[in-house]
Amino acid sequence: MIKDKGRSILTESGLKITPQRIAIMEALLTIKDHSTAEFIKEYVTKNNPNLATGTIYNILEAFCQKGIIKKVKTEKDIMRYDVETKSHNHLYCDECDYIKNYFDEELDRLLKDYFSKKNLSNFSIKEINLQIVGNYSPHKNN
Amino acid sequence: MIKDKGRSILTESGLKITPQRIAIMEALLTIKDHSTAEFIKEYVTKNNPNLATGTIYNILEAFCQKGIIKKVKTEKDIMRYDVETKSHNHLYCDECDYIKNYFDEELDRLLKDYFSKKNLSNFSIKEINLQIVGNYSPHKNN
DNA sequence: TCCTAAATAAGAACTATTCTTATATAAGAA
DNA sequence: TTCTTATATAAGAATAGTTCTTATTTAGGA
Ligand SMILES: [Mn+2]
Ligand SMILES: [Mn+2]
Ligand SMILES: [Zn+2]
Ligand SMILES: [Zn+2]
Repeated sequence: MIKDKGRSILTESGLKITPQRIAIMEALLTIKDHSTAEFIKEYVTKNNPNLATGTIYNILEAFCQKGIIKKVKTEKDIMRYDVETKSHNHLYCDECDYIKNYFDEELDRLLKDYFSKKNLSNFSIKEINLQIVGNYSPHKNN
Repeated sequence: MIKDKGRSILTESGLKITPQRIAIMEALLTIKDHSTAEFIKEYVTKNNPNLATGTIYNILEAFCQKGIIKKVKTEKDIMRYDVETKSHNHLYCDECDYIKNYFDEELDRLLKDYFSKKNLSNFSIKEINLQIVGNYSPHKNN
């Protein structure tokens, strides 16, 4: 059950287990996609009508700190949150706000090898984000 | 002279030549780095104290439309503007807000070849942004 | 059960950016 | 050159996603 999965992720993280955190964890795991705080709020307030907006941001920030989720920048000024933990990059559609996951180990290896070979002076790489911007034909909301 | 260069870029673009646009063009070419609207405002209001904030955003947007400059996303919610037209990627320092240009034709070719080989279904690539996040030792402001 | 550091609710505050509207002006036409 | 008008600008209000403040609640250890 998805609620149990969320709860165990919380336990492993060492965060206090609260109804609000369980609800948001459940929302993230159910929605899967790159949710906005606003969308998560709509989802969780069905069952938790008093869950405050600030609490949602606090909790999402706490999850990020623990590495449970990651922030994803968008073209607009809206933060999105990614619950996918496997290494991947993103296809950004420039006609709508849809962001599709792009998994490819070959690409990951290619970049990793490239930069270990290059050895940038005075810069230690922690993360490489590849944004593939273009047009994704079968939109989500068609 | 840098003002003449700015003026000729404006002429080529087909935009009306106004003192405000010349001033911002000059600021962009002088500052070079990935300026914020705020920083550009500080720069231009030395000589043009009445230049309105909204005008700066309007003009920067117009320059983007014409392809004179490009928007660069940052970790914070502040837009930055890039006057560098040669193809390049960015090194993001996660300790400060410094963004360094990274030019490498080999990398560009590598990615171009990779994606033309892959041929993503239902997605036409317009642009690939590689964000290299890490720690850049000799900070600008040390 | 009790205690307390941590979490939450509610809503005000913040801030980069956008919008509105009256005024000014660049640049083509006459 | 002067006239014309579509376009650009100044000033400041409005917006919106996010953060902050503070009183209250609560999870989880003692
Ligand atoms: Mn993702
Ligand atoms: Mn750049
Ligand atoms: Zn789309
Ligand atoms: Zn730095």
